[in-house]
Amino acid sequence: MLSNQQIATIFSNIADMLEIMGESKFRFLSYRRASETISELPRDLAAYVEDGTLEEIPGVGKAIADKIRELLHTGQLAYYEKLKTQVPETLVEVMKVNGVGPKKAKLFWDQLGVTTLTALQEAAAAGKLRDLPSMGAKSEAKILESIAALSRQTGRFPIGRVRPTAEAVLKELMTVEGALEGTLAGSLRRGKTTIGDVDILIASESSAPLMERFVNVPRVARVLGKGETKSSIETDSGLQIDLRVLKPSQWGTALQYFTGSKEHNIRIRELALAKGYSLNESAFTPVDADGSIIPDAPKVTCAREEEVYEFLGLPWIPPELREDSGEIEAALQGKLPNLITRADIVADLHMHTTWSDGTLSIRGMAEQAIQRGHRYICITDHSRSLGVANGLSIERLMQQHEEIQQLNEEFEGRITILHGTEMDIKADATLDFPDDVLAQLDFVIASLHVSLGQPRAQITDRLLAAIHNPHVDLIGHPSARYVPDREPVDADWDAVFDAAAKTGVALEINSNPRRLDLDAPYARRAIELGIPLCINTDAHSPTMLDDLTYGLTVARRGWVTAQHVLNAKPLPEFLTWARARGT
DNA sequence: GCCGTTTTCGGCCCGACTGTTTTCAGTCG
Repeated sequence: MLSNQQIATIFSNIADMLEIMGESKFRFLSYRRASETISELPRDLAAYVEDGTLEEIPGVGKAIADKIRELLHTGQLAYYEKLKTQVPETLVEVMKVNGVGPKKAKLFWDQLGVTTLTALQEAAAAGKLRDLPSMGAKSEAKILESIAALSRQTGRFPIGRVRPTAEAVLKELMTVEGALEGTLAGSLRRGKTTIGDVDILIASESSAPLMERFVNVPRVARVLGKGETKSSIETDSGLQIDLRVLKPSQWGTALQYFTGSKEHNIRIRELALAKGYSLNESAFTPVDADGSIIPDAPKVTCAREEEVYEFLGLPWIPPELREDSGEIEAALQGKLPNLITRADIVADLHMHTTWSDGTLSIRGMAEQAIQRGHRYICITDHSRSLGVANGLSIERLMQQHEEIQQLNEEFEGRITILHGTEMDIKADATLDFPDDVLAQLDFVIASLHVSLGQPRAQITDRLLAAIHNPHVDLIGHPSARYVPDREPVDADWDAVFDAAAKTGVALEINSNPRRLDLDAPYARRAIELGIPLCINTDAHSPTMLDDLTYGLTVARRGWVTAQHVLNAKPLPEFLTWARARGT
């Protein structure tokens, strides 16, 4: 059975191949849109086929739905196979080279027979590209450099690696004389899990000093472009950063525009057109019925982003929601969710100490949690079978219980320490502690750590076994993925979520930037099914307690509000919930 | 190829930068 990701890749390839063939742009854009939507879906495509809701997925009409069904049933697509006889599929890779689009790819193929990245590299190295029409020595050198850059990096970067770098660059630029206002925009502002490149916006009346400083910040490996309003650099780790400098009077429209997403902005501009305005990054411009600019009609500029939405009759939409996944409709109906914030979080229910593989004592973690404003925490060290992490035997677990009781007396209510465990769901689907031990704990997390490559049926059985145990309160990092280097486990998520909804077991949004698990589309599906969530840090050291911000970002992208989240509840309310379980 | 409080046909967002031109096409976001 093909995965959503595999099918998304096929549609993306089809889009690229149609574009190379010079097909109508609306046709190939449809495939690209479908590809993007499919790769973000929280359920397997097969589940939509079963429900008969395939064509309710935005961007999936009859033709693409038919192709999805064919792919799921036969594992192949006749249309795609036929296309491959007309355009070499490997040209899709060639198009990934910076500066090479569909036209150039076709040019190299037609004129030189180049169909692969390697062939392109050889042709460029041999100086064969420079004599082609509209090419020159400069373009040839740029292509060679881009191919080298491609092999250095692996595509998108995890947000946890990008955000600190981006914030440092922004901070440095804001020290330049004349920098009035500055922010990170693009996918970073929207909080995506992985970031393709960084967009920095700065409002200033004079751009030259900013551009000059920008191309000389530390760790610049290459300057990709330098203009009056936009410059681009690549850092030594292969991350691209774009800086745009704009007039303060246009700050609102520009911030809205460069925050994206592209899909959200297309909808916003359609709304503007319906009101008789063309919208770009600098203003609303009055246009007539066929879209031509009306001469001498006054433009509307927005210094604040809220004004852009206000002008269209919308409330301000939080950046995390701007993916054209229902937020425009919700805004029009006044039904935007009141997204969870840091201020709503009063507890952290997943952390480790020196009892297992953490770096700090229980007392130390509690003090750190107090500094961060938490009212209660739960100590959840690993269980006995996880030897590599110094997992606790039943005896040590009981000793830990005593230490926690003593500490609670000592802290005199400044914080409440609950006793829990992060218990392994073992490879044979049994749990690492017996029920009578679990019954003595305040809070039980069950997690997958081993045998993650098992087939779908086994992984699903393990998750279901944990969910159906009455003492288990939370499934920790449910998919066990690492961003970007370990795929999620293969499970029947429909079955897992249904079971969680029926039993009332909570699911975790793990804030560790390597995990971010559940991811946002799954979190959104969880709350739609009424499944409680927990946003935890899984901290193994005090600084990791600050990763909460990443988990909150995921939650906000998943439309999560405070009422969906267990660790946003006051302690008595949380205890009522926890004690109602396990019976 | 998708989609519909104008539409089942005829629409489908916008501009900067680059390198090659000698006024613009291609690429990118």
